[in-house]
Amino acid sequence: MENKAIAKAFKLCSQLMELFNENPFRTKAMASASFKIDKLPFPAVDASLEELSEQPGIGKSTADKVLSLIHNGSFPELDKLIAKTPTGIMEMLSIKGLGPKKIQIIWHDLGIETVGELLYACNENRLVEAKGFGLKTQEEIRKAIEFANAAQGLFLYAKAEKVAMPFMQRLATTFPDAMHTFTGEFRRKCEIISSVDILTSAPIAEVAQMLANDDSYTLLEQFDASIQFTDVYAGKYQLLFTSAKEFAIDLLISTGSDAHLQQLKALQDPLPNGQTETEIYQALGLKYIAPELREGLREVQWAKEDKLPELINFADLKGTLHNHSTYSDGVHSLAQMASYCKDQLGLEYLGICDHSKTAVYANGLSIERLAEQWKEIDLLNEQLAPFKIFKGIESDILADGSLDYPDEILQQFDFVVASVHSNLRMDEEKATQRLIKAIENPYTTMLGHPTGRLLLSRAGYPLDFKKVIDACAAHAVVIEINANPLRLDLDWRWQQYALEKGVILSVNPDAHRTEGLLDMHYGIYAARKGGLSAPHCLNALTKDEIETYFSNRRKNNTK
DNA sequence: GCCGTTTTCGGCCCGACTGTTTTCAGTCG
Repeated sequence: MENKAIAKAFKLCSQLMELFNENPFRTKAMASASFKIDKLPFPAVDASLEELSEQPGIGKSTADKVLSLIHNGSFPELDKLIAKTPTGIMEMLSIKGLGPKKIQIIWHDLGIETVGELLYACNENRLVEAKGFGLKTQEEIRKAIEFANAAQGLFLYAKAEKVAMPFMQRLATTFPDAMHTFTGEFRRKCEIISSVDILTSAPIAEVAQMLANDDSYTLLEQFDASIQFTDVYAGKYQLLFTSAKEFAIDLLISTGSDAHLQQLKALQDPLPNGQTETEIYQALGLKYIAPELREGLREVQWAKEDKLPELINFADLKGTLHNHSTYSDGVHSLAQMASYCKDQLGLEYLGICDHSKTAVYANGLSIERLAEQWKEIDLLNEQLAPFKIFKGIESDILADGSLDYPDEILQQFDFVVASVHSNLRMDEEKATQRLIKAIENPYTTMLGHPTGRLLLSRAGYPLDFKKVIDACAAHAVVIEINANPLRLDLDWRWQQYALEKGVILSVNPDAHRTEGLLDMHYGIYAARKGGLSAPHCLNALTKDEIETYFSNRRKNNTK
């Protein structure tokens, strides 16, 4: 069991305790244990009871519960709480804007026990009657439920990948003579997946038998040439069966989006067959189009004119910018983050961007603590040379669009990532103006996660993307592709516009621990979907090049 | 429930923002 899952269980426990009005200090202790476990720099499964209870915020009682979670999947107190909570009430806890206190009122005063009933009550204007609720709250809750409903049955790419890879492995081992490959949304590296699609030339009857013999799979539907099933994680799969002869054309047809296929069919219908996808594209008079691009934007036109971008690869990245350390809310120290980059990833540099002072919840850096961090960076840079740590900051964009430190501090950073973390519910005009003001700040090097969205969990604030991107172009501000699989923000659908305007993009992991740096893989997928090539990616610059880039930017500031 | 003593129990307690109030409670990052 991973620390994240353990932390989640404690969070749930604390929410349920609050829901049932248990001792607020015990409730709080539970919430703080959740927070602490999430931030442990080692896996809890490897720790002993003593080691766990030595951690600040974790006592003997909590350590016992952690061990129980690891060995039994739960602990008695949590089980009891869950047993007396209707499932609908549990579901409400995961809806943004609803906490234990509001749910208490919904449950006890309004007698509502399911999310469906709650949505109905919003539509009937019945929530406004409840104490502490008004029109705006009702509307926010209605929107949040609709967002959650739309997310039903969908998975983050990263989550789908976790179950898809072992299944593919198994298929390949069981049917070594057949061809198998991912296709559909998964092969296109879509940020959100409705089903993991696999094309195979294995015999359908035998594959069906393999699935039927394994309890961990549940058959949904079987047709002549396809099987749909789910696994224990509720991940949905679609197996498409074909012959070796038709493999290439079926791969091409099952990979592309509807819009992409329509554009191909406009060239020739029905599509020609071939030995490989490259051959088929050639027969259509096109260059080979990478699966990530097959979304029906402009790739077919590009392929016709031989203007397809040379898509960026993970290996093109020379460094990483926008990362956290224990100076704010990261799990690993500066030194740990740096040596991971240097030794494990073979990178030339690390940009450290801990949170700025306004982000109190994330232990944001006061000016005094900044000085401390800079001293340590200087020391590490001596020890690790030629590897370099760049002094950055993730500066909060305040409500009015200004940055978080006075100019004399801002000018001392190598680079500044400006991001919004609070006040997320602005309308489009205000939110756009706020970002533009931050972009116009001469010390802003880069705009962090532009919309603040959390995929399948929270919509971003609305933005006039054209205006924001145009402002970045005008002020030579880089836009981040936040590589966290929950964000992938800037969205790939807007990257082409940014690239046309000459905006440089940066694939940033926003890592809060060493393993988080690997999220850059997801960022690369999103960047490839957007058509990014290495020359337009900031962290594909070598250390020397980016040093020059930063110093030129700073010279321009002082003019 | 955790911590730090006052060694056996009492004190703990993000803060900004928002929407609801008419002085504050709930939620979030």
